[in-house]
Amino acid sequence: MPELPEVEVTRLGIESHIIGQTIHAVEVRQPQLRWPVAPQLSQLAGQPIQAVKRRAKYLLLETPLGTIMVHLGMSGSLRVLHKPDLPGKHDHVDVHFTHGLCLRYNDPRRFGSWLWIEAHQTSHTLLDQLAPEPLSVAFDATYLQHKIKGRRRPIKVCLMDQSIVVGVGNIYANEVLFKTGIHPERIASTLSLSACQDLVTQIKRTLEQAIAQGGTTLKDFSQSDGQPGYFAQKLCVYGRKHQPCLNCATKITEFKLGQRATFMCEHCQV
DNA sequence: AATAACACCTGTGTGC
DNA sequence: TGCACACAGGTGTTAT
Repeated sequence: MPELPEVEVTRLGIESHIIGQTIHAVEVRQPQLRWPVAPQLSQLAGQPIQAVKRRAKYLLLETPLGTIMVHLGMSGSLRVLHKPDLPGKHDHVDVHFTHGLCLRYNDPRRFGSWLWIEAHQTSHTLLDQLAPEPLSVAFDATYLQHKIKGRRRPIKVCLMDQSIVVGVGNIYANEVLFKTGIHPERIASTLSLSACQDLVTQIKRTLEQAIAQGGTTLKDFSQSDGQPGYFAQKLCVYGRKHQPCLNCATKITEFKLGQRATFMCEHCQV
């Protein structure tokens, strides 16, 4: 579910509530997520949240003892509760704070994760392999072209490869390729520097707009206050099979590319 | 080394 | 109404 905008919207939503708050207890009802929930989380009583950061699609909750590393997987979401009600079926983790606040993690498909980085550890193997942030200056046309040099895979697959650029998932890959007029199956290495520049520009623009709109809510994503994101109304191709292209009215087509639903305009994307 | 397929899990929608 | 099946925002692992 959550791509970079949804994770960033979540970060923005929880940051002001939990920063400086002291953990009372971490309650784990379902430890079996993508990986077992880190056992260290049960020993965090008394630890204050010093910072709430994001790296790629990971949320990083920093404490003096170490960092909680949360990934939302396909269906995860975090909510801030001022008075926690009874947990629902897929409410797997609660972080209780000393003043009564609760950070609640819900994840029906359980593809998400709650991992732990010791304070003295520099990083984590899952973070080490990650490409630059798409919204950073390091992610530019020269970088992208260099990174896809010699790659024979379709450009859409490359855009979703977290070792090339992080944070772009299936929805935004489809959108960006439409906006740049590039066919999703275009072999990556055949793209010119100019095309790479277009991609970089549109990736940054699209992700920023989506963050500003509160992310994309298709079914179960919600912001940390329970409100949906509104970027779904701005989607040009994703989920619009058989509907008219916003540029030329040609019907949007859908097909599978690397196991993922791919939407495009056959007329506008070459 | 690069690429493709598979795995994890639950809920929902579709077609018979 | 019930059932079988396909599919869903991600990504590490395994196979080719």
